[in-house]
Amino acid sequence: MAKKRASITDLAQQLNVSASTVSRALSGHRTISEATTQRVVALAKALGYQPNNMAAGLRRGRSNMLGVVVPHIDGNFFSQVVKGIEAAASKAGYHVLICQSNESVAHERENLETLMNAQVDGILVSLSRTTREFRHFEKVRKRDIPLVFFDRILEGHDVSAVVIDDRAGGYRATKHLLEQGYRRIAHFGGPQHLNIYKHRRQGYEDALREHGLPVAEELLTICDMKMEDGVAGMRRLLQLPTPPDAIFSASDFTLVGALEVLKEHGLRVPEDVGLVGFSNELFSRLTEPKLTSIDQHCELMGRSATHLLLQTMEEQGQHLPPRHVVLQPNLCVRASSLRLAPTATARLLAESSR
Amino acid sequence: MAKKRASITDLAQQLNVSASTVSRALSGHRTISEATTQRVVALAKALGYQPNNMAAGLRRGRSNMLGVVVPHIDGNFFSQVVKGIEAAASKAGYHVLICQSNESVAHERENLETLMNAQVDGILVSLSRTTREFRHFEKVRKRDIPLVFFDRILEGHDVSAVVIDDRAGGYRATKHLLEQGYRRIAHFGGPQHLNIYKHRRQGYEDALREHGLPVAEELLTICDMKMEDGVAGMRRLLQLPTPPDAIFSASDFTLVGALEVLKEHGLRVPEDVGLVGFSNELFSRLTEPKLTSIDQHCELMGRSATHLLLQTMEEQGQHLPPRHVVLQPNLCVRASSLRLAPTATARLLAESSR
DNA sequence: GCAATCTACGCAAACGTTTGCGTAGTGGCG
DNA sequence: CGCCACTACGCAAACGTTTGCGTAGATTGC
Repeated sequence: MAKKRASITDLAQQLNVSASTVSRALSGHRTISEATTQRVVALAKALGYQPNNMAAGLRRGRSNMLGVVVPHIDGNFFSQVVKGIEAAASKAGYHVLICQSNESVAHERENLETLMNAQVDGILVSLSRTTREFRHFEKVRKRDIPLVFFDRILEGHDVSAVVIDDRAGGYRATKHLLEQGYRRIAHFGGPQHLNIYKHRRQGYEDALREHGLPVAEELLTICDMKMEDGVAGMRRLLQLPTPPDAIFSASDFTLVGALEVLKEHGLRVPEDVGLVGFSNELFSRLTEPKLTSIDQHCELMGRSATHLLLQTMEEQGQHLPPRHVVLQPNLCVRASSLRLAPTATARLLAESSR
Repeated sequence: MAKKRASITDLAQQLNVSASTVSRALSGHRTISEATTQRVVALAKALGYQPNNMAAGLRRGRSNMLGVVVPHIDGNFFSQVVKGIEAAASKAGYHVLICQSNESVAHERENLETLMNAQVDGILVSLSRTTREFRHFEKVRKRDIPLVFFDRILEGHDVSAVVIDDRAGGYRATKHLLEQGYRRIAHFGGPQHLNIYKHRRQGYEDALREHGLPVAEELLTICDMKMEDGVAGMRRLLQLPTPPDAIFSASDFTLVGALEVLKEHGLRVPEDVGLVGFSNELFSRLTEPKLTSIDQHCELMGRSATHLLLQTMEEQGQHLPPRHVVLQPNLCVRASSLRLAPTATARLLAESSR
């Protein structure tokens, strides 16, 4: 209210030049003489001039803001991704508006409205778990707002996206268990309409088949990937005539529940049952034993998605075909899946610890 | 690029009224007749009109955006707080820009610049761990941008803030341990220039004194509250002539480290050593045994802080004295601190579980 | 019947930038 | 000297809203 912030015209008056000259000087236009540029810059610094983004945005037709819709930001994955997004965006001179859908389509829809209302220049989305259709995104596309998905996407729609190779992740995880001598490997999977869970399961099945092992229906648990789902799932598995000797879970969360049940039943991990999870959550290093998990280098995903979005924004109007970026996940081997000889174990642990 | 979005003047032309009339009709001015208002609203809906926030912001001198600076958004606490902030802000028609300082003053300073550059109308801050001075905030105040701190604040500065009663939290935690019969209670504390850690420690000391127990220097560990600090701290404590029989930690993280060390040494929790943490992190329910912790109802804090900020913004210019809101924390009793009779234990657990 | 009040709307300026176009002044070239 | 190109800058419009003020026309009061 009190202090009027210095505007470009204030600078202009004090320097006896026009506003246009100041504007051009500040943006480093070469048609402005070296001398004037320096005078302008000096005064700008002296007065603590800060350009008014809204005015600039209004004039140029863009806001320099990017919108992000994620299911939630607690947990390791998305908060890291967001960090990557912020880093890349801010380097390109963009601000970031973050919305949480709380795994609800309804919220997701609202978030999109919010972001469009805020005049963002582009939107990054990772779908909520309950999103099965594309309608609310059509509106975004109709407005020609560039859109890039990451991690959780709806397949079969023509949109750019950054994903990790979930199939490879599932494959490596399962293969690792097989190499450790586990043979009856169960799988906890998430909602199969989501690409990530479907692919992780595919990788799991591919690895089994490659080793000539059957894919047993009874060893498959499709759930919501909560900790409690892991409890329930593990209980069921233990009641099977032949319980599994290992689990590859598409999330670390279920694994914590499963681990609890195993302990209740006096089963040892990794000796009796091997465990491999997905996402490399923070707490995966805190359980006893520590959980082997698939790391997705989340920050890189955030950066990649942002770069793809910025690129798409530049190519606006050309309507190029959507692009897909696929990142390779990493297996982080920890105690929960290691029952080979101690020497080999020690070596592996040393390699991948942290 | 392609579709030009409908503007207020487009509506005006199609309805043969002036832009001002449309503007007023949309904002529900009573000087506009019922009939015109309805026609305007109808057409607006038909054309999918969305007001241009930047233009409005430019004219009205505000952006309808709030800025938030937090140390990080991983972990339970801040992500929950942010959720509360978003809820309250969006209800009041504001968008939220989130910045992470990564516990670094330098970043914090940059974040503030970023937010001021983005023309936010108000700023919410929780200080980074390394912030010991106030200089970079003076700039914000000079621009008369309303500022509200939450949780981590610098004391002795005239600013509005929302905090929890950390002293009470520390007091209740320690008292609970005393009630469970523990007598030699150690404390893991964070950097004492931060209000939260200082107060938690005060509560701890108050409880001890109240029970006529000494506050032993050797039982005090001031550290950065990382998991590894808990490991180191616990190791040191176990080498004391008389090791403690319980720990009240100002963070759940250190406790996980401590727990690991205790297990290494074959000590049982809660039988040999009782543990109470702070923040009620997600993983506190995942350890074995589950950790008793102080819950801060984070979302409420986010909402309160936002309300306080919005209120401050309304009272701009009146320069009222800063206000402080103090929230009461909750003790969540779990297995790590319960060594009383099973019946009592069961009752307590049932009450506070989940 | 006329002033006063009220209703419902229009005019135009303003917010701070950006940018296409125009133009003084300068220097070079034939 | 005339012409052209070039440099360095100014003019003014435009972006889409909001809002103080002005004003037709209708209504009321006396």
